[in-house]
Amino acid sequence: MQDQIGNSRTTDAYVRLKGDIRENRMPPGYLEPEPEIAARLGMSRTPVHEALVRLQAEGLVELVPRRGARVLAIRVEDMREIYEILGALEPEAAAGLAARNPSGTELLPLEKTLNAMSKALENGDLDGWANADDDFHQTLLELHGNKRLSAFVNSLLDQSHRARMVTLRLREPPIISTAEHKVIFEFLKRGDADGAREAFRRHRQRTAAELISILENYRLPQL
Amino acid sequence: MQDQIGNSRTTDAYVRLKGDIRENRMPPGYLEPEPEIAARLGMSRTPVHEALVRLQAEGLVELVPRRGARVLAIRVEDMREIYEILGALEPEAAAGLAARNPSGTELLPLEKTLNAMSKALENGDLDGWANADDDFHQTLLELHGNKRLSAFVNSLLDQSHRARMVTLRLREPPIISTAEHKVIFEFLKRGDADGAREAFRRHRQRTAAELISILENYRLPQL
DNA sequence: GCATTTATTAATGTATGCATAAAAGTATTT
DNA sequence: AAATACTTTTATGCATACATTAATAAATGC
Repeated sequence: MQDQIGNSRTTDAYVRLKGDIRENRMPPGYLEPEPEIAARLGMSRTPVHEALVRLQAEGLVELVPRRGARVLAIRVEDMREIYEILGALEPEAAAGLAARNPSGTELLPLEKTLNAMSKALENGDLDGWANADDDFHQTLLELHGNKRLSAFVNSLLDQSHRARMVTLRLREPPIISTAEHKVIFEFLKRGDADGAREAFRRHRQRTAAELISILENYRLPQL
Repeated sequence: MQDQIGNSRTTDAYVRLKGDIRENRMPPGYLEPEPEIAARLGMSRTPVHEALVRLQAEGLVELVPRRGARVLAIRVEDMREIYEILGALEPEAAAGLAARNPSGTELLPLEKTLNAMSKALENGDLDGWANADDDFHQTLLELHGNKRLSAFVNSLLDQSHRARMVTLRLREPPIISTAEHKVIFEFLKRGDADGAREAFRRHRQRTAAELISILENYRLPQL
Protein backbone atom coordinates (compact mmCIF):
# COMPACT_ATOMS: atom_id res chain seq x y z
CA MET A 1 0.00 0.00 0.00
CA GLN A 2 2.69 2.47 -1.03
CA ASP A 3 1.76 6.03 -1.82
CA GLN A 4 0.50 7.07 -5.21
CA ILE A 5 3.54 8.66 -6.79
CA GLY A 6 6.24 9.19 -4.23
CA ASN A 7 8.46 6.63 -2.65
CA SER A 8 8.21 6.55 1.08
CA ARG A 9 5.72 8.22 3.34
CA THR A 10 8.62 9.98 5.01
CA THR A 11 9.70 11.57 1.75
CA ASP A 12 6.12 12.44 0.96
CA ALA A 13 5.69 14.16 4.30
CA TYR A 14 9.00 15.94 3.86
CA VAL A 15 8.10 17.28 0.44
CA ARG A 16 4.64 18.38 1.42
CA LEU A 17 5.71 20.08 4.62
CA LYS A 18 8.58 21.81 2.93
CA GLY A 19 6.21 23.07 0.26
CA ASP A 20 3.80 24.27 2.91
CA ILE A 21 6.55 26.21 4.60
CA ARG A 22 7.99 27.58 1.38
CA GLU A 23 4.62 28.86 0.20
CA ASN A 24 3.69 30.24 3.58
CA ARG A 25 0.80 27.86 4.12
CA MET A 26 2.62 27.14 7.34
CA PRO A 27 3.75 30.64 8.27
CA PRO A 28 6.66 31.44 10.56
CA GLY A 29 5.81 30.92 14.19
CA TYR A 30 3.19 28.36 13.29
CA LEU A 31 3.27 25.57 15.83
CA GLU A 32 1.61 22.23 15.25
CA PRO A 33 1.92 18.99 17.22
CA GLU A 34 3.11 15.93 15.39
CA PRO A 35 -0.09 13.92 15.83
CA GLU A 36 -2.04 16.72 14.23
CA ILE A 37 0.32 16.91 11.27
CA ALA A 38 0.13 13.17 10.94
CA ALA A 39 -3.66 13.25 10.87
CA ARG A 40 -3.59 16.07 8.34
CA LEU A 41 -1.27 14.17 6.05
CA GLY A 42 -3.14 10.94 6.57
CA MET A 43 -0.29 8.91 7.99
CA SER A 44 1.11 7.87 11.32
CA ARG A 45 3.49 9.86 13.47
CA THR A 46 6.57 7.89 12.52
CA PRO A 47 7.16 9.20 9.00
CA VAL A 48 6.03 12.66 10.03
CA HIS A 49 8.56 12.74 12.80
CA GLU A 50 11.35 11.66 10.47
CA ALA A 51 10.41 14.33 7.98
CA LEU A 52 10.40 16.93 10.74
CA VAL A 53 13.84 15.87 11.86
CA ARG A 54 15.08 16.41 8.33
CA LEU A 55 13.43 19.82 8.14
CA GLN A 56 14.95 20.72 11.47
CA ALA A 57 18.40 19.77 10.22
CA GLU A 58 17.82 22.13 7.32
CA GLY A 59 16.89 24.90 9.68
CA LEU A 60 13.31 25.28 8.52
CA VAL A 61 11.54 24.13 11.65
CA GLU A 62 12.31 23.71 15.29
CA LEU A 63 11.08 20.77 17.33
CA VAL A 64 9.82 22.20 20.58
CA PRO A 65 9.86 19.63 23.37
CA ARG A 66 6.19 19.13 24.21
CA ARG A 67 4.55 21.47 21.80
CA GLY A 68 5.25 20.18 18.34
CA ALA A 69 7.04 21.60 15.36
CA ARG A 70 7.40 25.33 14.96
CA VAL A 71 8.11 26.95 11.64
CA LEU A 72 11.13 29.14 12.14
CA ALA A 73 11.02 32.80 11.32
CA ILE A 74 13.86 34.35 9.40
CA ARG A 75 15.44 37.21 11.26
CA VAL A 76 17.77 39.84 9.94
CA GLU A 77 20.73 38.10 11.58
CA ASP A 78 19.82 34.92 9.78
CA MET A 79 19.87 36.72 6.49
CA ARG A 80 23.24 38.19 7.38
CA GLU A 81 24.60 34.74 8.15
CA ILE A 82 23.18 33.28 4.98
CA TYR A 83 24.42 36.04 2.73
CA GLU A 84 27.83 35.97 4.28
CA ILE A 85 28.16 32.32 3.39
CA LEU A 86 26.70 32.69 -0.07
CA GLY A 87 29.04 35.60 -0.64
CA ALA A 88 31.99 33.39 0.13
CA LEU A 89 30.89 30.26 -1.70
CA GLU A 90 29.15 31.27 -4.87
CA PRO A 91 31.84 33.57 -6.26
CA GLU A 92 34.41 30.83 -5.77
CA ALA A 93 32.18 28.32 -7.50
CA ALA A 94 31.66 30.70 -10.40
CA ALA A 95 35.40 31.26 -10.64
CA GLY A 96 36.02 27.53 -10.59
CA LEU A 97 33.52 26.94 -13.33
CA ALA A 98 34.91 29.77 -15.45
CA ALA A 99 38.44 28.50 -14.94
CA ARG A 100 37.75 25.30 -16.76
CA ASN A 101 36.43 27.19 -19.76
CA PRO A 102 32.99 25.66 -20.10
CA SER A 103 31.60 25.23 -23.59
CA GLY A 104 28.47 26.97 -24.80
CA THR A 105 26.67 23.66 -24.76
CA GLU A 106 27.60 23.08 -21.17
CA LEU A 107 26.35 26.51 -20.24
CA LEU A 108 23.09 26.07 -22.10
CA PRO A 109 21.00 25.15 -19.04
CA LEU A 110 22.30 28.26 -17.36
CA GLU A 111 21.42 30.39 -20.36
CA LYS A 112 17.90 29.03 -20.19
CA THR A 113 17.45 30.30 -16.68
CA LEU A 114 18.62 33.72 -17.86
CA ASN A 115 16.00 33.75 -20.58
CA ALA A 116 13.34 32.70 -18.12
CA MET A 117 14.44 35.51 -15.85
CA SER A 118 14.23 38.13 -18.59
CA LYS A 119 10.86 36.93 -19.74
CA ALA A 120 9.46 36.89 -16.22
CA LEU A 121 10.79 40.40 -15.68
CA GLU A 122 9.08 41.65 -18.83
CA ASN A 123 5.82 40.07 -17.77
CA GLY A 124 6.07 41.44 -14.28
CA ASP A 125 5.88 37.88 -13.02
CA LEU A 126 7.74 38.14 -9.75
CA ASP A 127 7.21 34.55 -8.69
CA GLY A 128 8.48 33.37 -12.04
CA TRP A 129 11.45 35.66 -11.72
CA ALA A 130 12.29 34.36 -8.27
CA ASN A 131 12.12 30.77 -9.49
CA ALA A 132 14.38 31.54 -12.41
CA ASP A 133 16.75 33.30 -10.04
CA ASP A 134 16.89 30.23 -7.82
CA ASP A 135 17.37 28.07 -10.91
CA PHE A 136 20.28 30.16 -12.05
CA HIS A 137 22.09 29.79 -8.79
CA GLN A 138 21.37 26.11 -8.49
CA THR A 139 22.30 25.36 -12.07
CA LEU A 140 25.57 27.21 -11.76
CA LEU A 141 26.51 25.12 -8.77
CA GLU A 142 25.48 21.90 -10.45
CA LEU A 143 27.68 22.76 -13.39
CA HIS A 144 30.51 23.47 -11.06
CA GLY A 145 30.06 19.97 -9.70
CA ASN A 146 30.84 20.17 -6.01
CA LYS A 147 27.95 18.19 -4.56
CA ARG A 148 28.42 19.23 -0.97
CA LEU A 149 28.66 22.84 -1.98
CA SER A 150 25.55 22.72 -4.05
CA ALA A 151 23.52 20.87 -1.42
CA PHE A 152 24.49 23.38 1.24
CA VAL A 153 23.80 26.44 -0.87
CA ASN A 154 20.48 24.93 -1.83
CA SER A 155 19.53 24.59 1.76
CA LEU A 156 20.51 28.22 2.41
CA LEU A 157 18.40 29.35 -0.51
CA ASP A 158 15.50 27.34 0.88
CA GLN A 159 15.88 28.95 4.25
CA SER A 160 15.90 32.44 2.83
CA HIS A 161 13.24 31.84 0.20
CA ARG A 162 10.36 33.40 2.11
CA ALA A 163 12.30 36.49 3.06
CA ARG A 164 13.47 37.00 -0.48
CA MET A 165 9.94 36.63 -1.79
CA VAL A 166 8.61 39.24 0.59
CA THR A 167 11.29 41.81 -0.13
CA LEU A 168 10.96 41.22 -3.84
CA ARG A 169 7.54 42.79 -3.61
CA LEU A 170 8.72 45.75 -1.58
CA ARG A 171 11.11 47.14 -4.13
CA GLU A 172 11.55 48.10 -7.73
CA PRO A 173 11.48 45.33 -10.32
CA PRO A 174 14.76 43.39 -10.30
CA ILE A 175 16.26 44.94 -13.41
CA ILE A 176 19.74 45.32 -11.99
CA SER A 177 19.76 41.80 -10.63
CA THR A 178 18.80 40.38 -13.99
CA ALA A 179 21.56 42.34 -15.68
CA GLU A 180 24.09 41.18 -13.11
CA HIS A 181 23.25 37.57 -13.81
CA LYS A 182 23.92 38.18 -17.46
CA VAL A 183 27.27 39.74 -16.67
CA ILE A 184 28.23 36.72 -14.61
CA PHE A 185 27.16 34.48 -17.44
CA GLU A 186 29.32 36.40 -19.91
CA PHE A 187 32.38 36.01 -17.72
CA LEU A 188 31.71 32.29 -17.46
CA LYS A 189 31.38 31.98 -21.21
CA ARG A 190 34.62 33.88 -21.66
CA GLY A 191 36.36 31.64 -19.16
CA ASP A 192 37.33 34.62 -17.05
CA ALA A 193 37.61 33.27 -13.52
CA ASP A 194 38.53 36.51 -11.78
CA GLY A 195 35.85 38.40 -13.65
CA ALA A 196 33.20 35.84 -12.75
CA ARG A 197 34.24 35.85 -9.12
CA GLU A 198 34.19 39.60 -8.83
CA ALA A 199 30.91 39.95 -10.69
CA PHE A 200 29.31 37.42 -8.44
CA ARG A 201 30.73 39.02 -5.37
CA ARG A 202 29.33 42.40 -6.35
CA HIS A 203 25.99 40.79 -7.07
CA ARG A 204 25.86 39.18 -3.68
CA GLN A 205 27.01 42.25 -1.86
CA ARG A 206 24.40 44.37 -3.53
CA THR A 207 21.53 41.96 -3.03
CA ALA A 208 22.48 41.39 0.59
CA ALA A 209 22.63 45.10 1.31
CA GLU A 210 19.38 45.70 -0.49
CA LEU A 211 17.51 42.94 1.28
CA ILE A 212 18.77 43.83 4.71
CA SER A 213 18.01 47.51 4.28
CA ILE A 214 14.47 46.66 3.23
CA LEU A 215 14.02 44.47 6.27
CA GLU A 216 15.29 47.26 8.47
CA ASN A 217 13.43 50.12 6.82
CA TYR A 218 10.15 48.29 6.84
CA ARG A 219 10.76 47.25 10.41
CA LEU A 220 10.54 43.57 9.57
CA PRO A 221 12.79 42.04 12.18
CA GLN A 222 11.53 38.65 11.15
CA LEU A 223 9.38 36.90 8.62
CA MET B 1 14.31 5.10 32.89
CA GLN B 2 16.38 7.70 31.08
CA ASP B 3 19.96 6.96 30.19
CA GLN B 4 22.74 7.48 32.70
CA ILE B 5 24.21 10.76 31.52
CA GLY B 6 22.92 11.68 28.09
CA ASN B 7 19.55 12.99 27.13
CA SER B 8 17.74 10.84 24.66
CA ARG B 9 18.61 7.40 23.39
CA THR B 10 18.72 8.85 19.92
CA THR B 11 21.41 11.31 20.91
CA ASP B 12 23.26 8.61 22.76
CA ALA B 13 23.24 6.36 19.70
CA TYR B 14 24.29 9.26 17.53
CA VAL B 15 27.23 10.16 19.70
CA ARG B 16 28.42 6.61 20.10
CA LEU B 17 28.11 5.72 16.44
CA LYS B 18 29.81 8.90 15.40
CA GLY B 19 32.65 8.14 17.78
CA ASP B 20 32.91 4.62 16.43
CA ILE B 21 33.20 5.94 12.91
CA ARG B 22 35.60 8.71 13.85
CA GLU B 23 37.96 6.35 15.63
CA ASN B 24 37.71 3.71 12.96
CA ARG B 25 36.01 1.15 15.17
CA MET B 26 33.49 1.10 12.36
CA PRO B 27 35.81 1.31 9.38
CA PRO B 28 34.80 2.55 5.93
CA GLY B 29 32.81 -0.01 4.02
CA TYR B 30 31.57 -1.56 7.23
CA LEU B 31 27.96 -2.60 6.83
CA GLU B 32 25.71 -3.42 9.74
CA PRO B 33 21.94 -3.91 9.88
CA GLU B 34 19.96 -1.70 12.17
CA PRO B 35 18.68 -4.47 14.44
CA GLU B 36 22.24 -5.56 15.07
CA ILE B 37 23.34 -2.06 15.94
CA ALA B 38 20.33 -1.72 18.19
CA ALA B 39 21.23 -4.92 20.01
CA ARG B 40 24.83 -3.80 20.31
CA LEU B 41 23.84 -0.48 21.81
CA GLY B 42 21.20 -2.04 24.02
CA MET B 43 18.21 -0.17 22.69
CA SER B 44 15.43 -0.61 20.20
CA ARG B 45 15.59 0.07 16.50
CA THR B 46 13.79 3.38 16.64
CA PRO B 47 16.46 5.62 18.19
CA VAL B 48 19.15 3.82 16.24
CA HIS B 49 17.37 4.54 13.02
CA GLU B 50 17.00 8.20 13.88
CA ALA B 51 20.65 8.47 14.73
CA LEU B 52 21.56 6.83 11.45
CA VAL B 53 19.41 9.26 9.54
CA ARG B 54 21.30 12.09 11.17
CA LEU B 55 24.62 10.51 10.36
CA GLN B 56 23.51 10.01 6.81
CA ALA B 57 22.58 13.67 6.52
CA GLU B 58 26.08 14.50 7.67
CA GLY B 59 27.55 12.28 5.01
CA LEU B 60 29.14 9.78 7.37
CA VAL B 61 27.04 6.72 6.57
CA GLU B 62 24.78 5.54 3.81
CA LEU B 63 21.53 3.69 4.46
CA VAL B 64 21.46 0.80 2.03
CA PRO B 65 17.89 -0.42 1.39
CA ARG B 66 17.83 -3.94 2.82
CA ARG B 67 21.35 -4.28 4.09
CA GLY B 68 21.75 -1.77 6.85
CA ALA B 69 24.02 1.20 7.37
CA ARG B 70 27.32 1.40 5.56
CA VAL B 71 30.14 3.59 6.76
CA LEU B 72 31.17 5.75 3.85
CA ALA B 73 34.74 5.83 2.64
CA ILE B 74 36.38 9.12 1.88
CA ARG B 75 37.64 9.32 -1.65
CA VAL B 76 40.04 11.80 -3.12
CA GLU B 77 37.20 13.64 -4.83
CA ASP B 78 35.50 14.04 -1.48
CA MET B 79 38.61 15.60 -0.06
CA ARG B 80 38.78 17.93 -3.02
CA GLU B 81 35.18 18.97 -2.48
CA ILE B 82 35.71 19.49 1.19
CA TYR B 83 38.90 21.48 0.85
CA GLU B 84 37.42 23.62 -1.86
CA ILE B 85 34.63 24.65 0.48
CA LEU B 86 36.89 25.13 3.47
CA GLY B 87 39.19 27.19 1.31
CA ALA B 88 36.34 29.51 0.47
CA LEU B 89 34.74 29.75 3.89
CA GLU B 90 37.45 29.78 6.48
CA PRO B 91 39.55 32.62 5.07
CA GLU B 92 36.45 34.79 4.88
CA ALA B 93 35.56 33.95 8.44
CA ALA B 94 39.06 34.79 9.58
CA ALA B 95 38.92 38.09 7.70
CA GLY B 96 35.56 38.88 9.26
CA LEU B 97 36.86 38.18 12.70
CA ALA B 98 40.01 40.24 12.16
CA ALA B 99 37.96 43.09 10.75
CA ARG B 100 36.21 43.68 14.01
CA ASN B 101 39.51 43.93 15.86
CA PRO B 102 39.05 41.28 18.49
CA SER B 103 40.60 41.88 21.88
CA GLY B 104 43.29 39.68 23.34
CA THR B 105 40.79 38.38 25.85
CA GLU B 106 38.41 37.41 23.11
CA LEU B 107 41.18 35.58 21.30
CA LEU B 108 42.30 33.77 24.42
CA PRO B 109 40.50 30.50 23.67
CA LEU B 110 42.12 30.51 20.27
CA GLU B 111 45.54 31.11 21.78
CA LYS B 112 44.99 28.11 24.01
CA THR B 113 44.53 25.83 21.04
CA LEU B 114 47.79 27.17 19.63
CA ASN B 115 49.61 26.30 22.80
CA ALA B 116 48.09 22.85 22.81
CA MET B 117 49.20 22.41 19.24
CA SER B 118 52.78 23.41 19.99
CA LYS B 119 52.97 21.20 23.02
CA ALA B 120 51.56 18.21 21.17
CA LEU B 121 54.04 18.82 18.38
CA GLU B 122 56.94 18.84 20.84
CA ASN B 123 55.75 15.62 22.41
CA GLY B 124 55.22 13.97 19.08
CA ASP B 125 51.60 13.46 20.06
CA LEU B 126 49.90 13.35 16.69
CA ASP B 127 46.42 12.65 17.99
CA GLY B 128 46.73 15.52 20.39
CA TRP B 129 47.96 17.74 17.60
CA ALA B 130 45.04 16.81 15.37
CA ASN B 131 42.59 17.56 18.15
CA ALA B 132 44.17 20.93 18.79
CA ASP B 133 44.09 21.61 15.07
CA ASP B 134 40.37 20.86 14.95
CA ASP B 135 39.89 23.00 18.04
CA PHE B 136 41.66 25.92 16.43
CA HIS B 137 39.43 25.84 13.40
CA GLN B 138 36.27 25.37 15.41
CA THR B 139 37.14 28.05 17.92
CA LEU B 140 37.93 30.54 15.21
CA LEU B 141 34.52 29.99 13.66
CA GLU B 142 32.77 30.22 16.98
CA LEU B 143 34.46 33.52 17.64
CA HIS B 144 33.41 34.73 14.26
CA GLY B 145 29.86 33.92 15.25
CA ASN B 146 28.14 32.69 12.12
CA LYS B 147 26.33 29.65 13.45
CA ARG B 148 25.44 28.14 10.11
CA LEU B 149 28.97 28.57 8.91
CA SER B 150 30.45 26.97 11.94
CA ALA B 151 28.03 24.03 11.92
CA PHE B 152 28.72 23.31 8.29
CA VAL B 153 32.49 23.54 8.58
CA ASN B 154 32.31 21.29 11.61
CA SER B 155 30.50 18.68 9.63
CA LEU B 156 33.11 18.91 6.88
CA LEU B 157 35.88 18.48 9.42
CA ASP B 158 34.07 15.45 10.79
CA GLN B 159 33.79 13.93 7.38
CA SER B 160 37.44 14.38 6.62
CA HIS B 161 38.71 13.49 10.07
CA ARG B 162 39.72 9.91 9.28
CA ALA B 163 41.54 10.85 6.11
CA ARG B 164 43.42 13.62 7.86
CA MET B 165 44.43 11.29 10.67
CA VAL B 166 45.81 8.75 8.26
CA THR B 167 47.81 11.20 6.21
CA LEU B 168 49.11 12.87 9.34
CA ARG B 169 51.05 9.68 9.99
CA LEU B 170 52.41 9.43 6.49
CA ARG B 171 54.29 12.68 6.49
CA GLU B 172 56.74 14.79 8.40
CA PRO B 173 55.62 16.28 11.71
CA PRO B 174 53.28 19.23 11.11
CA ILE B 175 55.77 21.98 11.85
CA ILE B 176 54.74 24.22 9.00
CA SER B 177 51.06 23.82 9.79
CA THR B 178 51.63 24.81 13.38
CA ALA B 179 53.56 27.88 12.30
CA GLU B 180 50.85 28.83 9.82
CA HIS B 181 48.25 28.77 12.55
CA LYS B 182 50.36 31.14 14.55
CA VAL B 183 50.66 33.49 11.61
CA ILE B 184 46.90 33.51 11.20
CA PHE B 185 46.53 34.23 14.87
CA GLU B 186 48.92 37.16 14.66
CA PHE B 187 46.95 38.72 11.83
CA LEU B 188 43.76 38.30 13.84
CA LYS B 189 45.32 39.96 16.85
CA ARG B 190 46.52 42.81 14.69
CA GLY B 191 43.06 43.21 13.19
CA ASP B 192 44.45 42.75 9.70
CA ALA B 193 41.56 41.29 7.71
CA ASP B 194 43.33 40.92 4.39
CA GLY B 195 46.38 39.43 6.04
CA ALA B 196 44.29 36.91 7.94
CA ARG B 197 42.37 35.96 4.85
CA GLU B 198 45.46 35.45 2.76
CA ALA B 199 47.31 33.56 5.46
CA PHE B 200 44.38 31.24 5.89
CA ARG B 201 44.02 30.80 2.18
CA ARG B 202 47.67 29.80 1.85
CA HIS B 203 47.30 27.42 4.77
CA ARG B 204 44.32 25.73 3.21
CA GLN B 205 45.88 25.54 -0.21
CA ARG B 206 49.01 23.99 1.15
CA THR B 207 47.28 21.46 3.38
CA ALA B 208 44.88 20.48 0.61
CA ALA B 209 47.70 19.95 -1.87
CA GLU B 210 49.71 18.04 0.68
CA LEU B 211 46.88 15.75 1.68
CA ILE B 212 45.78 15.01 -1.84
CA SER B 213 49.28 14.29 -3.03
CA ILE B 214 49.76 11.85 -0.16
CA LEU B 215 46.54 10.09 -1.03
CA GLU B 216 47.64 9.84 -4.64
CA ASN B 217 51.23 8.86 -4.01
CA TYR B 218 50.32 6.18 -1.53
CA ARG B 219 47.60 4.97 -3.85
CA LEU B 220 44.91 5.51 -1.28
CA PRO B 221 41.88 6.21 -3.44
CA GLN B 222 39.69 5.93 -0.40
CA LEU B 223 39.84 5.52 3.33
C1' DG C 1 -10.95 36.21 44.71
C1' DC C 2 -6.28 34.56 44.41
C1' DA C 3 -2.60 31.35 45.11
C1' DT C 4 -1.29 26.75 45.52
C1' DT C 5 -1.88 22.09 44.91
C1' DT C 6 -3.85 18.24 42.55
C1' DA C 7 -5.87 15.92 38.62
C1' DT C 8 -6.33 15.53 33.78
C1' DT C 9 -5.00 15.87 29.24
C1' DA C 10 -1.90 15.40 25.74
C1' DA C 11 2.73 15.09 23.39
C1' DT C 12 6.91 12.90 22.97
C1' DG C 13 10.41 9.05 23.17
C1' DT C 14 10.84 4.47 22.79
C1' DA C 15 9.46 -0.27 22.03
C1' DT C 16 7.23 -3.53 19.40
C1' DG C 17 4.23 -5.74 15.99
C1' DC C 18 3.08 -6.48 11.25
C1' DA C 19 3.25 -6.52 6.26
C1' DT C 20 6.23 -6.29 2.39
C1' DA C 21 9.95 -7.58 -0.10
C1' DA C 22 14.55 -8.69 -0.85
C1' DA C 23 18.47 -12.18 0.20
C1' DA C 24 19.95 -16.36 1.18
C1' DG C 25 19.50 -20.93 1.39
C1' DT C 26 17.34 -25.40 -0.06
C1' DA C 27 15.41 -28.51 -2.99
C1' DT C 28 14.04 -30.18 -7.31
C1' DT C 29 14.65 -31.12 -11.99
C1' DT C 30 17.28 -31.93 -15.87
C1' DA D 1 26.57 -30.68 -11.49
C1' DA D 2 24.04 -26.67 -12.96
C1' DA D 3 20.07 -24.14 -13.38
C1' DT D 4 15.67 -23.10 -11.86
C1' DA D 5 12.05 -22.86 -8.64
C1' DC D 6 10.72 -22.74 -3.99
C1' DT D 7 11.16 -21.85 0.94
C1' DT D 8 13.01 -19.52 4.77
C1' DT D 9 15.09 -15.93 6.86
C1' DT D 10 15.66 -11.23 7.69
C1' DA D 11 15.49 -6.02 7.19
C1' DT D 12 12.88 -2.25 6.57
C1' DG D 13 8.84 1.12 6.63
C1' DC D 14 5.10 2.16 8.95
C1' DA D 15 1.64 1.73 12.57
C1' DT D 16 0.58 1.43 17.13
C1' DA D 17 1.01 0.77 22.16
C1' DC D 18 3.00 2.36 26.40
C1' DA D 19 5.41 5.02 29.86
C1' DT D 20 6.99 9.46 31.07
C1' DT D 21 6.39 14.06 31.75
C1' DA D 22 5.08 18.69 30.63
C1' DA D 23 1.15 21.75 30.13
C1' DT D 24 -3.41 22.75 31.18
C1' DA D 25 -7.46 22.58 33.83
C1' DA D 26 -9.71 21.86 38.14
C1' DA D 27 -10.02 22.00 42.92
C1' DT D 28 -8.77 23.16 47.33
C1' DG D 29 -7.16 26.26 50.98
C1' DC D 30 -6.35 30.93 52.48
